[in-house]
Amino acid sequence: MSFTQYTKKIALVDCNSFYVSCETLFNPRLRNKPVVVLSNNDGCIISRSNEAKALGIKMGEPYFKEKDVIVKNNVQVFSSNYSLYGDISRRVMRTLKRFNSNIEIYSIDEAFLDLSNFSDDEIEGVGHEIRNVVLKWTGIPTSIGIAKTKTLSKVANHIAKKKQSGVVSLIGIENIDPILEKVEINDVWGVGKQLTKFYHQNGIYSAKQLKNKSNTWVKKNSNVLSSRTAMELRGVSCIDLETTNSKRKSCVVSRSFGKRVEHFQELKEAIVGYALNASEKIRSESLVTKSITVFIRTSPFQSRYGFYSNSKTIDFPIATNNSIEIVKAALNALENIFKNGYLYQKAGVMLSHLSESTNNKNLFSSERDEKIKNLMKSIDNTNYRYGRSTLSLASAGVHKKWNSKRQHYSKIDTSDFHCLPTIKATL
DNA sequence: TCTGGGGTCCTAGGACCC
DNA sequence: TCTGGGGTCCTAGGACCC
Repeated sequence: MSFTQYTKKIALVDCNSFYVSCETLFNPRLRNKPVVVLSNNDGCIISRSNEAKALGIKMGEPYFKEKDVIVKNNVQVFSSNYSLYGDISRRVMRTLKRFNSNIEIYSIDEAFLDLSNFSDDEIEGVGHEIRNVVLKWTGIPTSIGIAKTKTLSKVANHIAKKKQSGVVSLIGIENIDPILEKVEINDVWGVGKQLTKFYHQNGIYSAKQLKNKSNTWVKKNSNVLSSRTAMELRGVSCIDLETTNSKRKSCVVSRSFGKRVEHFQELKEAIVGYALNASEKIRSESLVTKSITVFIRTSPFQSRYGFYSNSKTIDFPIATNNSIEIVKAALNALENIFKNGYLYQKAGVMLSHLSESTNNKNLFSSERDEKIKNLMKSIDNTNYRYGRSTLSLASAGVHKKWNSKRQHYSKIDTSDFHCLPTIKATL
């Protein structure tokens, strides 16, 4: 005789090889072939199909280092196409919300779901159901791990990735030590390079060993984050689901250049572009910023040309999201740190101390403020309708010789009307 | 030749105050 | 000229995540 059990259950749904899966969706010929997607500027490999993984192509490896293997094995290569991936991601998340609205969208291809409302007996079946529906409605394959805490659901997901079924539940298992024993410490969520080193020095190599280490030891020799991880491995939930979409605290726009930039004028164009971009982003989320940081640097990999990296932060007297004001400050900062004679590889703009913009007028508000607000609104509307940077500032430049490399772009954009596929019929 | 971009959180240490 | 202890707040940098 047993009671129906309703323990706490958290599912981690993770899209398999997400960027590759998105490209494959619109190009079925890629199925079962080795495929990789590159990071911005065609720099590194950031998504691989199973066939590409089997060839030994590593995650995060620079593209040029794997080029031989890629050419030899006829691996299909794509530059990243974030507006496509973003759109597919929204479809996946919308589908997941049907199962439970208590969902934390953790990244572009991952979400935590609270499934405590399902009984222990039916939970694995629910996992399969979710997986099937997502696949059917969006075409994206997923892996699902279910457990009592976020950290354990990550572990379950890690195991699910290697299984044909794609679903692993740790709910109802009395002793999970034999499972945790096979999980290497560096595969535990929250344990990175430095912590791995530290744990190894202390004889901890598996998730099981960390789980069974005393809390006082972990807290004393590491920090609260590590002790939280250990607790979570024990099944004690310490990291809550963040289901409310809280406002972000900072906004960064930065890019590596397609080719090295030497002159102030070109750097200036880039910085103006990034500042405009960032301003538009925070406006779209009704945020204002208190300070801007501009940074520039040369390549850390080519020291023979001399390494230089610097940044400058400027505070605004009153929090703002006015493009013109932000660009002005950005250029001020850039002039402050620019040095002649270096080959710059990357630059960026960061807006921080973001807060919600209120419509309250203050002592310093004026009619001019209202006009600027309206100007920003019409710029945003125009750019939304006719494509980004239809309206820009002259200082953002037109030629942009420094723009990112994007040689393998698939040119598919499900969120852009102009990219609708055309079918040519011959009669 | 060619090495991504965008976040969050914690902590140590400095500045400042009484 | 000697010179304490404790508190808060802020920031830069590190570590982690995808």
